[in-house]
Amino acid sequence: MSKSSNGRLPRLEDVAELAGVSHQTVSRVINNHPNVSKATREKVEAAIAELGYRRNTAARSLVTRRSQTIGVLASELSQYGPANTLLGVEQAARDAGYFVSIAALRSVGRGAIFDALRHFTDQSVDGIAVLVPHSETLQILEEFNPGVPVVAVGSLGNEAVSGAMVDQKRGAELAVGHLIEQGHRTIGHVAGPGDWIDGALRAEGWRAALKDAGLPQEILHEGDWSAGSGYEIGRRLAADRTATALFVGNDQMALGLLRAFNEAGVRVPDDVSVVGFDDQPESGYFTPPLTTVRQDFEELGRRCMDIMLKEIEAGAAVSSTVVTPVLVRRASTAQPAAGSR
Amino acid sequence: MSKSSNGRLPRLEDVAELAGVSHQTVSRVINNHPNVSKATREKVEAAIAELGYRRNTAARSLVTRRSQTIGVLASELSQYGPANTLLGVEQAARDAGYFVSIAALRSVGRGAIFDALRHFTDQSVDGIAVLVPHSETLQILEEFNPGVPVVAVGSLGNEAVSGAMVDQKRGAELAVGHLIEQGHRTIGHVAGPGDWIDGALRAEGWRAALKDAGLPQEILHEGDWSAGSGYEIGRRLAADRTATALFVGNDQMALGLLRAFNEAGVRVPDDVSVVGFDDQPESGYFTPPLTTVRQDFEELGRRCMDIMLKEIEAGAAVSSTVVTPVLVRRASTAQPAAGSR
DNA sequence: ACAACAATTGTGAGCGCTAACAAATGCAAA
DNA sequence: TTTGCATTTGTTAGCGCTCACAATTGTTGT
Repeated sequence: MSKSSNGRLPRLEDVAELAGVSHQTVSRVINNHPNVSKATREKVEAAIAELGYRRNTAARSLVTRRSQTIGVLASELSQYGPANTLLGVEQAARDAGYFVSIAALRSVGRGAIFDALRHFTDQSVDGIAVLVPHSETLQILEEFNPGVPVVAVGSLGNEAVSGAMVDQKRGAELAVGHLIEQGHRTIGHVAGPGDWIDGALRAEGWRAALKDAGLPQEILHEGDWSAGSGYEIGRRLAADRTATALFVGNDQMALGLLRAFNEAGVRVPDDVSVVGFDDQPESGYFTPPLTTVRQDFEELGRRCMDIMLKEIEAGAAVSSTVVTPVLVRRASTAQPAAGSR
Repeated sequence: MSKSSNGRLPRLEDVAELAGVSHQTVSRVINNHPNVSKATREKVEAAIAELGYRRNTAARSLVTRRSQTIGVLASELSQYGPANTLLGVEQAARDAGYFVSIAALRSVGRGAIFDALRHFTDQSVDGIAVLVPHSETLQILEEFNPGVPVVAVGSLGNEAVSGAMVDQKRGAELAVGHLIEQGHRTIGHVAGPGDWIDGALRAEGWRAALKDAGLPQEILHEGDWSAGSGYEIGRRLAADRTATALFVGNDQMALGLLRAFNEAGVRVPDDVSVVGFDDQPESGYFTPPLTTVRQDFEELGRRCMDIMLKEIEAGAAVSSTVVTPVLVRRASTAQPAAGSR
């Protein structure tokens, strides 16, 4: 940080003096106003470089009431999905020249969400991305009008709030469709928590796909996304072998399931087929390598920022975008054994 | 956001008017200055509540040159370690009443790091946490004096920069010591990239532990932390079975290794023992469940903020802290088969 | 040449807050 | 009462920037 001779950081006035122009002209240069002559602009730029001038963001946002900052409200950041979505949003925001302020929620509730949103409005953020994958989030967001664009990532949004999401139902249909194609007729689901949007939507997609195919939709277990919960459910499933195939809500629970089956001597895919969801980088190295549904979280983040920027810069209306997931076939699925129903 | 009747957000002056005091008295109340009478304080607080007043952070930080914000400079956020350290730092910062601004580096280099640091000084952050696990980082940080405390997470720091790290060498010794105890005499290492601090330190710890025990330190392969690289190395290792045990730089590479061994018919732990590093939540559900070294990333984040806050608030000197890792014994290690050397 | 207009540059005010100082008040001791 | 001192409150200035407007310059057509 270069200091001017008087020990202070240089400000607009100092640059103006050195360049022999008014402070306002300097302001025009740094804000790329069109009506500045080339000669003046060069003089000013030289002075800026010489002094190592940097604009004071506090002063700027005091008067403009904007801060070139996007607030990201996130929860469950230790999970693969939210963490990578954050990454995607952050990258897209920086590419667009915005800073990112983050607030991680420890618990999801009206109070905590309001606090975080207020914190963002205090900072005069230009937009807010909400990465809170719980169903009640959207409702809560509706009640709070921060005066800047809000994009709810992982939901479709509504009239007041934009949305960016992966088509979870489509993903579930992809997974279940694949199993049906293989010849499976009894396909269970290991769901994520019902109060997560994704969890609910995947379960819905599973149910719909089975219904369309005229198959029963009885076998449903709810986990908490963790490998541990997948393991517990896997033990129960190993004991009650009604299903010949399982669609699991995420790859981590699938890993737990695989572990439980392995311990119980249930072979995958010979005895039971398993499909996961997410396609984490490790999923191809499970035993056996996991067939799963890939969601592109970075793309999701980029789309979120696309929408946000359009709202911020072009004053576009609230809208939404959907990212399509893709089935990744690996070794955890196969045709059901001839003997099974 | 409640607006005053004139359509503007309320400011200090509005509160002062309503409470019948001067704006400075209101300022004293919101900053908890001691010399305010109880009666006045209550009047002011009532006015604040009535108007829904919120302090303008831009105005405040314009004059104070502080922003109640911690900048977190991070890279490799898609990795388990950095992501969870970020989480730890964020939580500790919020607990202490600080906001968190984040900059994710796409590539690690002097230019990118300087840009990010300048961005933080532009924002008048009160402190900077650096989560960039590459060896050259510390050097680069030395050259840039942002004028606020800097804590390099994942390194020991130096005279200019504080550090908070997990004792990687100790962790490596824990892992290797465990294998030696089991009776292994030929212990290989699958290292992370040499330009990562952690990767280098773990390799060093592995070498030191073997040297102390008078054992050879020849078998060393370098991966890139990914399960894929672990798999590739695992295939080579399955073909050349010199080592009876492997210490692997992280759990993901260990997963790849396990997969390769499984495919090649090498049994773990019967034929080869494997120890990982990190203890990710999934590691207990690998096939077989992985013996590994646990690092507590959230604790790391907390310690980082402890140091930072002491520097910010008490003007404490640059210092450093070390978190001790713990060995988690599971099923991937056993005594070497009787026949092996 | 001049007026008419566009392009460029400058001036003054004020965003909302805190720091430094000044003034007013309360209360105990002389 | 009066002085002296601590406690509480008020006043003024200014942080560094952008906005709205005013003033100046350059350019063109007649």
